[in-house]
Amino acid sequence: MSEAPQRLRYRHEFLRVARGGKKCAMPGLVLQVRKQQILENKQNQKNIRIGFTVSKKIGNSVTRNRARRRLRSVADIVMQKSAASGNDYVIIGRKSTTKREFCALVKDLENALTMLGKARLDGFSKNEGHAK
RNA sequence: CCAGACGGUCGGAUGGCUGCCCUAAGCAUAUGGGAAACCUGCGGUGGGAGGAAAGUCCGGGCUCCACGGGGACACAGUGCCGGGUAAUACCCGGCGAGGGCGACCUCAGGGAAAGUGCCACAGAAAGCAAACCGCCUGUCCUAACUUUAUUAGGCAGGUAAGGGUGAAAGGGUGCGGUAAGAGCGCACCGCGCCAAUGGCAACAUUGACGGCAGGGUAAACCACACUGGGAGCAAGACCGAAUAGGAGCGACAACUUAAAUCUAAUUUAAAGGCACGUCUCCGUGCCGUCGCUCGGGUGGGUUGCAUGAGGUGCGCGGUAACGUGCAUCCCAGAUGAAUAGCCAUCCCCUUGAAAACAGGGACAGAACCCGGCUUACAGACCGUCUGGUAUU
RNA sequence: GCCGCCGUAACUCAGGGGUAGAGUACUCCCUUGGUAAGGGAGAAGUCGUGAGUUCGAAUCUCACCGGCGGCA
Repeated sequence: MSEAPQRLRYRHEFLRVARGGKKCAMPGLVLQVRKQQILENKQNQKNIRIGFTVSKKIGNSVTRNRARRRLRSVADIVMQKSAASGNDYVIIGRKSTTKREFCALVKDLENALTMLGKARLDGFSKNEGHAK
């Protein structure tokens, strides 16, 4: 269990992911992905990093805490097997996060990952095309 | 049984599996991250949100700064009395005023006779009282009238009963009295003042006197009494890249006056400005630009950081708040921030005649720590008391 | 976490105890061949919410609600 994912901690990291990454909205959550910076070490690049964002629009601090905990347990289940290494992920809570069933949240995250995986491949091919 | 008042307790319960945060004994001082400081391993004992954790409205502990010395002023807060407390604007017990049939509740509840201000509109008059409509008197004048009487108007007075305005019009009710009236007199009530008694006191009771003076507003200024230095754990301490800023040295530029030197530059003194709430007396510190050197220090890490005005039980003192003695317990410490997911049984609520099924579980998340206040809150339980109804 | 500031017409703001105002915007009329500008008239307000003080509160006091800013 030593491969517990690192957490994003600072505002600029979140802003970097939100600005330059891909985004996918599902009924229970919103997922953002961006590849990590190349300046980091190789060992660091193996890890995936996850951040959670639950804004004040969702509710008071109790409901915000609850939403973040559910998102974290969902990420614990899903990310280890199906997340691509070397990426930064940001999961954003929505108003339905506290009410939605847990299995549905898991499926939401899996679907978002597959969608963004395809999107990322497409983006890479496009970038290469531009480079050429 | 119904309706209600007050006080207190709880804030869904139990179990299983997979995970999270802190942590004791023990094992390793190796690996990894980092520039460094420092963090990190294995292991798993024990523990893991609240009555309001909230609002940040008060009071403290703790930390740093000012802590030069006064004096005057200012600012802010509190305001019946006594007690409790580390302290309070909190709590307890009394007193007074108001509300309720009652249990009981509410009260920024001192001074308006130190002074100043304000009281719009309406109204005659809104503050050393006054006289609009009225009422009354006249041996005054005019008119009606033969005269008296009477009536109307004017003039000169008296009056504060009645009307009207207003939130408020300078005691209230009744009787006497009078030309009409009036504390003018009397009784009761209110008010003021004096004395006695009771009480630590606020105050209460009684008696005598006064003869109504002193409208309201101090959550208007204010006077009186008391209290208060400022900031806050993003306080502070320690370890530590770069940059900016600081100190020393050198160079340059500017300057109000005086003295020293022929001038410049420099030095000294005074003056000026800024800082310590303001002023004053003294006292202290500082006063532009560029280059070099030095120690310090932000982002980062460690600490502050959880044994405390602590909880629980019993006894004693006290009407109570509370104090005190003994025993016992250790009970969250994160820093993008720890309680989640699934399952089972029970409890409660909703839909419903009932069962089953289904859905749901109030308000709400510690961030240095305590004592209060205020605000939010589904429901459940306990105790004391009041009013009504019924029965005995 | 701590410390401050502000809520008044659709918008920007005055008013700091006595009938709540200004500018822009809106509606109607005049002017013009028509529009703009200009002139005239009008409508639009729980003064953030609730208590209290006062005869009387947008104003004074207290408690809430909402918004904004500062401190590493």
